[in-house]
Amino acid sequence: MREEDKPEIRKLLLFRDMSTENFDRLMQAAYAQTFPAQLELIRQGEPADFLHIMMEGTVELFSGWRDRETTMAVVRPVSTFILAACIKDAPYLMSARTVEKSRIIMIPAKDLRATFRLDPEFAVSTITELASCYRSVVRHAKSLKLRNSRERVAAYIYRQSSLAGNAASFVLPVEKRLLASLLGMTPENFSRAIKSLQSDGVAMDGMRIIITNMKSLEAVAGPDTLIDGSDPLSGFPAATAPSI
Amino acid sequence: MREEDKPEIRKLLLFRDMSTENFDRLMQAAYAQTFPAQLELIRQGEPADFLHIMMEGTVELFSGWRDRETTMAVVRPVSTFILAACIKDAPYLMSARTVEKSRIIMIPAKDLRATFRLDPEFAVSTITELASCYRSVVRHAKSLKLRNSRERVAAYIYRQSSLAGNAASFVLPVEKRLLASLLGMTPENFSRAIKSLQSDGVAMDGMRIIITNMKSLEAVAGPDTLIDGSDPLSGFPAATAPSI
DNA sequence: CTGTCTCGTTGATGCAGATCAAACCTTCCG
DNA sequence: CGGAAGGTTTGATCTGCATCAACGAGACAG
Repeated sequence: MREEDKPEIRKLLLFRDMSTENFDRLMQAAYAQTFPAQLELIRQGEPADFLHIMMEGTVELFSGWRDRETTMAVVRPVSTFILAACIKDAPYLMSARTVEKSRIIMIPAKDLRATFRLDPEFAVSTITELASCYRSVVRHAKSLKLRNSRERVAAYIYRQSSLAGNAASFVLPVEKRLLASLLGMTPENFSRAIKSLQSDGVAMDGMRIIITNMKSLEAVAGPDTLIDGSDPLSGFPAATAPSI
Repeated sequence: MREEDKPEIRKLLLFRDMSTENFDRLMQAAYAQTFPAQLELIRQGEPADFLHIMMEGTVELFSGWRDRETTMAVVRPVSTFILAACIKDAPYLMSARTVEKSRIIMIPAKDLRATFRLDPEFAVSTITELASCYRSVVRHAKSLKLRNSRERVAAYIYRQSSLAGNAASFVLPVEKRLLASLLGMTPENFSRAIKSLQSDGVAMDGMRIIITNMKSLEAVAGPDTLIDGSDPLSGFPAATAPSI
């Protein structure tokens, strides 16, 4: 891995508080790799051998059952993914594939487990990180169970705008079909949902969303910090959080 | 709290490995309380002040948005709940109410946080517990997104049977409307789903489920350890896990 | 420039599941 | 006992969303 990656990783909440000695040893065991787009990095069910750190690019976490597939999360730099499986030394519950060319650093799970037994600060950071991940999935599940698809789309748009500093306009960070899957609907339905939101202050031009009436959108979205909020996941302030 | 509770709690994975000294101190700060049925113990959005430990009874974790409500989990003895909110010192994402009269032990969140900073073994246990909780919610979300309601009901029945040692018959542990909400459907739809499973080896008599054709049920349920499995959540072997 | 490919949109149709309403059944309590 | 209250089931109806099919628009290679 590159030497200039280390300070970036060190900034992550997960690695910020551990001793320099332990951090360096962990980094020594790690290695970086660059993957092309559409490559399956992880297959659900396989043993979890590595903690992954996104340095550049985009990765989709998804799950399959029978012939169906759904997006569980989209990961952007700089953040880690599939921490829990590594900790439990259990099979991955989700698969991962690159959405675009991505550079990823991989840390052997056993080094990780050894380190939080050695370094109490790292243990505390791991606890905090896991609690955040847990709460993030709970929010996802709440959104799915409590809102219909139109409301989920509205809430998504409202949230993205908030994250961009209440911007009246922003560009969707990933393909619409991927967003649709993340939000638990078909691409067709996503398309129709946005169209139906025209009457509630949302316009679209290609990948760009334009909010023409924030109050109206807010009324549909019904934003709720207990669903749409985010605990700081990776040590970034909320305004720059890498969430999709 | 009762003296005889302590060994029960000590058996939990979360508390098993910590030092006796720290365990005793934590227990000293704790207190037990008995609540009647249908009492709201926790309201979502409020600050998380206590880790709760179920000793007797049943508690429903649920969430609301606007005028809607959904069950997120059902907790049975002996296990802890809302660990993550306590750790993050953040607002509860879920509410909790007793389903029946319940005895619950409450540990101040700040003592908890202080303890895993002091006791590395407790920190490691907390990490493992949180990772399990995380994976449990991921499974819940996967089931919701990947299966239709008939399949979720079938998978639920198949799983309960497995947990009871592949029993051909078992009694539903909670009200049907609660189960329906947990499985993400209306009570009416739950009722119809079971009825439609008659042709696939499921019969019902009041609260008792009778599996008349395990192979057939299995074919519908499509059980998958990456959705229906459970990492040991509370240190009980899978066969006696307190899951609902 | 022109075919090909993938993504996105639109329309038509079908179905799963919600909603509404009523009957039934149990539990509980005066 | 009797009657109220809540849970469950059933039927009728409605609708949100999926599915299927077709078409348009960029992106890209030849």
